This record gives sequence, C-alpha cells and structure tokens, in this order.
Amino acid sequence: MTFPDLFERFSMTILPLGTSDATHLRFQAVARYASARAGDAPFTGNGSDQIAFVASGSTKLVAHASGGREQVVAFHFAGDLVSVPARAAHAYTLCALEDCELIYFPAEEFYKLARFEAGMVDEVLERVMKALARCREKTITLGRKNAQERLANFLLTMDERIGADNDGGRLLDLPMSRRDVADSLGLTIETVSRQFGELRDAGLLETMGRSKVMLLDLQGLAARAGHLFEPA
Amino acid sequence: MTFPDLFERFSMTILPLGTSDATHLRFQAVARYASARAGDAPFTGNGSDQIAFVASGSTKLVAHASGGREQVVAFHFAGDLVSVPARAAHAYTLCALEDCELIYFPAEEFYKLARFEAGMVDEVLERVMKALARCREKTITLGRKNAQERLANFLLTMDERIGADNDGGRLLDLPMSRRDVADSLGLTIETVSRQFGELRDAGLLETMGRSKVMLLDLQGLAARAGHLFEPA
DNA sequence: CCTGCGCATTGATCCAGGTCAATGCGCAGG
DNA sequence: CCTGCGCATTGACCTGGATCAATGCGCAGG
Repeated sequence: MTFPDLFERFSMTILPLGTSDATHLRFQAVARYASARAGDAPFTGNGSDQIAFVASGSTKLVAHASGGREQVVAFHFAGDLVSVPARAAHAYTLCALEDCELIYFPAEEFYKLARFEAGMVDEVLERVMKALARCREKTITLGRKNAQERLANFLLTMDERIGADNDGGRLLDLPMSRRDVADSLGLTIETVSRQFGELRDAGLLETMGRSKVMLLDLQGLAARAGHLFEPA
Repeated sequence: MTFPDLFERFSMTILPLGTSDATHLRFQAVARYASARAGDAPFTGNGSDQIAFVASGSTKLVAHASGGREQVVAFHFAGDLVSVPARAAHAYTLCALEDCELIYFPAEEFYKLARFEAGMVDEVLERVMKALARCREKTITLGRKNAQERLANFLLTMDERIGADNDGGRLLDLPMSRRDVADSLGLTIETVSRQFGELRDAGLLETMGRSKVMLLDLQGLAARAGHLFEPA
C-alpha cells in the first residue's frame, strides 16, 4: 500500500472526526512509514520513544533481558497504537508477526501535535488506559497463575481480539508462533505445547494446523483461567 | 487533616497551574475523601472505575484471583494518582500500607472534568504512561526473572521512588510487609526472605529491623537484576 | 523495662515446569 | 505431488522455588 493510503488509515482511526486539515498535514509531515516482513523489526527506537500505528498485519512488543531472555510485553493488530520505549534498563523491540505496515512518529512530536486537537489526547488516553488494563491483567497471569491458567487466559483474550464465530465454536487464527506465546506467558514452548494437549484432551479446544485453534467451550476455558468467581 | 487541606494538596499536585476557580470547584464538588488505617481498603470501586489521589501515606493495588491468590499490581506513595478498575475477571482492591488519606473520584466524572482544562489531560496522560512503563517492567520481571533478580529489581525501583542518601549507602524504609513484596514479585515470603539473606551475605545490603534496608552497592544490585548490558 | 503476638527467618522436602533429547509433521518451494 | 526445513510435540529427567514446619525476634501495649 502507498504511504498516503496508510496515512489515511491512520487518520481515520486515530484523529478525531472534524480534525482540521492543518493538523492532518502536521501529522503527515512528521509521520514515518515502514513495512516489514514477518519476523523483522520494522524500525529502531533506540534513541527515543516512538509511537507506532499498526496499519496492517500484526506485531509483538518484545523486551530483552540479560542472557538472551525475551519477554513479549504485548501483541498488536491492525488499528492498534503502540508506544515503543527507548532503550533503558531493558531494550524493547517492536517486531512483525506477519508482514505488516506501520506509520510511526517520535513520541515527543506526536504528543506535541496531539495537544493541538481537542479530543485527540482523549483518544490517546483511552488507548493507553486500555493498554495499562491489559498489562495489569498480564501481571496477574505472570505473577500468580500456573501454566494451564495462563494458556486458557491467553486464548480467551485472543478470542476477544481476533476470534471469529464458526459453527458452534470460536475460531482463532493465531499469527504468533508457540515461542511467541511462551515468551508472552513466561513459559517454555514445551510447556505451552503440553498445555494445548491437556486442553484438547479435556475437549475444550481443537487445533488445526499450526496456527488455527477452535475454542469449543468458552465457559470451560474461563473455569480453568483462574479468574475470580468461576466454578473451581 | 481536613478535607480542604487534602483537596488543596490534590489541586497543587494534579491541576495545572492557572486552572480556573470554576474548574477547582467542579472537581471539589465530585471529590470524595477517605482516610484509612494500615491494612484497610479505604473505599470500594466495585461498581465502576475510580481515580484515587494518595494525599498522604502509601497504598498497594491488589488483584484477587481464584483460590485466594493475590497479586500486588503496584505500590503508590503520597502524590501518586491511581486508577482503580471496577470488578471484572479479577477484582482489584486499593489497600493502605500505612495510615493514609485519599481523594477519589468516579473515573468517568474525573475524565469529563479533566477535559475542561487544557493541560489537565496531558498531566493525566503522562502519569498513565508512567504507570504503563512500570507495569511493562514488572511484566519482564514476572515473566523472565528468577527470585534474586526480582528482589534486586524491586529494591532498585523502590530506591528510585523512596530511597534516601545515608552515609555511603541508600536507605529504604519500606512501608510494605514481606508478604506484600512476595505478592508483588510473584514469590512466597520464604523465598523473599532467603533472597534478602543472599544479598546480605553478598555484602550488597543490610537489613535493620523489619522495614529498613540499606543498599550498600547499587552497581552490584543492578548486576544481579538481570538487566540488559550489565556485567553478567 | 517486660512480654507476647505476629511477622520474619531458617530448615527439610516436594513438585510444576524447565531442560535436554528425539521424533513428528505442517507447509513453502521446487 | 514431493521433499526437507523448522516449528511443534512428546518423553525422561532435573531443579528453583513452593510447601510444610519450627524457631527467632521486632515492636506495640502494658
């Protein structure tokens, strides 16, 4: 897709209705474009924070710790806005899961422009609050849940974001590998695989090929997700 | 302290300079006040999201999972603004570590009023971004670090927030119990205690009484925190 | 200053999940 | 349709931290 098309998609999604042409142009002037093949890191934000808009495809935000350990902090899909921190105690990399196209900005410039337009900061605030809520939920998962609860939780969250109805169940087409899932849940690929096995044996899901998962029993999964107020 | 005093502290800290009297009054009209003894949950946000300002003392935001498991999502000190989510998949409780006083608002009302005043949403956005950054760092800690790295990390973060210089070291007076630390780091009190022991034996810190910790070697602690680019 | 309650420490054992090691199999490229 | 590479699965074993169990000790209340 061309830059104007992608920028159009950004402004439709993020800029409030009725945003002035002048503001549009100001954003367009500082916007950068990147397309990335699956597995690539489309840009480096080493020096300073960046704000990225996922125009198409999907990405993961990975944090790097010592010893080559990686933690997936979040996954993103088309239409999501991601704040990518500059290198600090841990380095963060935004990485493409599938081929994808991004519009991105130096965070400082982005916020400066956002202040111009009433409603724009609100939109951003709402999205950041959503990201915070997701991150808190992840904190609970990583701090206090066992492997099966983590996977059940993960599948339910993914269902909310990319699930589709499909005769009697919910179909997920996961763009991330088992390794990504493991790095997101603080587990190993082997443990993730074994838990998929257990949930399959329990009749809660079916796996079809590497990326497709059919959730057969959302209630059953919720019951195994360790939420409050679910049947033990 | 009286409500006007506390509200004054809120407006000094959160409302931008030059905020109109009218806005002050609008905030004051919807503000609620709570004081809590150590261990108490000062208010319930069961029905809807709440925004709390910690006027004095310190708090923890606790998430409850099934089986009585608790995860401390964040700690807060005087001057902090906390968003307390309504009951959902997990219930959240704001809980006083020391005696403390709070000003709080229903989140919806708070945001509605915030939009009135230029600069106010910016202030809130900045604080939410900071909270998100902290939560992401916690995600790395919980997902990919061992017990010792978690504790070293915790102590360094606390030092940034409440550390004080003290002949040749940094002195922490931790308002939270070992249980709180454990519930924050996804460990048990026993493991936290053992790791305090190891760091003490390594000459990196001294403990004095139950709450005081003297950090003797920040570099050494950072080296054991599992950060990127630290001496292995 | 004493005293006892409750948090913290220390020790012994267990086990969920990590690690190491094959083997299976989906899928892109021919 | 075939084929081989690389992800996924499965199995055997090991270990860091949980669990269970005393014991120590800081600190509030007398």
